[in-house]
Amino acid sequence: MNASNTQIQMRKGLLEFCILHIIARGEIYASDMIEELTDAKMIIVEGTLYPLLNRLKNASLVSYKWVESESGPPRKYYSITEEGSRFLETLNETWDSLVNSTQLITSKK
Amino acid sequence: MNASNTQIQMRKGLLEFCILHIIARGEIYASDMIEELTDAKMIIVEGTLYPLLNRLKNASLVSYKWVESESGPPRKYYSITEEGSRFLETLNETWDSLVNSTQLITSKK
DNA sequence: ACACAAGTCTTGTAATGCAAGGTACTGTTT
DNA sequence: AAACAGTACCTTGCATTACAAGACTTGTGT
Repeated sequence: MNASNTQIQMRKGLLEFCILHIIARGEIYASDMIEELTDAKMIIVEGTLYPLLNRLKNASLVSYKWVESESGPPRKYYSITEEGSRFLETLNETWDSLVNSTQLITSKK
Repeated sequence: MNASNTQIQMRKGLLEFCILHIIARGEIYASDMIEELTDAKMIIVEGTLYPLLNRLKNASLVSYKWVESESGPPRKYYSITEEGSRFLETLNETWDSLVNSTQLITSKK
C-alpha cells in the first residue's frame, strides 16, 4: 500500500468524468485529450484512455468521426451526444456530493 | 455504464482516505465507522470495510485491540499508527491536488 | 432449546487503470 | 527503394478493489 497506488485509485472514475467534460467542450481527438489532462496534472496513458473512449462510445455517450490528418494517420474526433450531456449532468451532481461528503469527514475533529 | 457504477468508481480510493481520517480522530470499531460514513452520505457496506481495514492493518497504517462488549461479541477498536499519520498527510495532498485538477478541467469553457 | 441482534469475516464477481507491446499511415533520410 | 522516425489507434494480461451474498461467533431474551 503506497501513495502512488492510492493516487491511482482516487483518480479512478474521475477520469471518465473529466474526459466527458473535455469532449463536451468540442470535437477533440485522443492525443489532445491526453495533453489537456496532463497540463492539469491529471496523468493518463494511452492504455487507459482508448478503452475508456470505447466504453463511452459503446454506451452512446459520445460519438466520433474519422478526420484525415495532414501529417500522419487519420484521427478519431470525438463529440458528446445528447445522452452523454444528460449523463454528464448527473456526474456533476455525483462529484459535488462526493466532495461534500469527503469535506465533511476530513474536516471533522 | 450507469450512474450508480460511476458513483462506485469515483468513491474508490476515497474510502481509504476517509476511513484513515475517522480512525485518526480516535479509537473506533467497524460498525461505528459505517455509521459515520453513512451519516456523511458516503455509503459503505461490511464486505467493503473489513477487507479495507485488513489492508490498512497489514500495511501497518493502523493497529487494533480487542475490547469486550457489554452485550454481544467483542469489538476490534482501531487506532492510527505513526506511519499511518504520515501516510494520511500525503493522502491529504493527493486529494487536494486531485480536487484542484478536476476543478481546472470541469470549470474550463 | 430457539430466535434474534451485534460484530467480524470470507468467497466469488465485475470493473477498470496500467505496463507493455502491436498495427498502420506518412514523411524523411540514406 | 529501403530503413527509420513520428503520430495515432488498439489489445493483452495483470493487479486492485467495491460489492453481493452468506457464514461464523457471542450474548440476550423468550
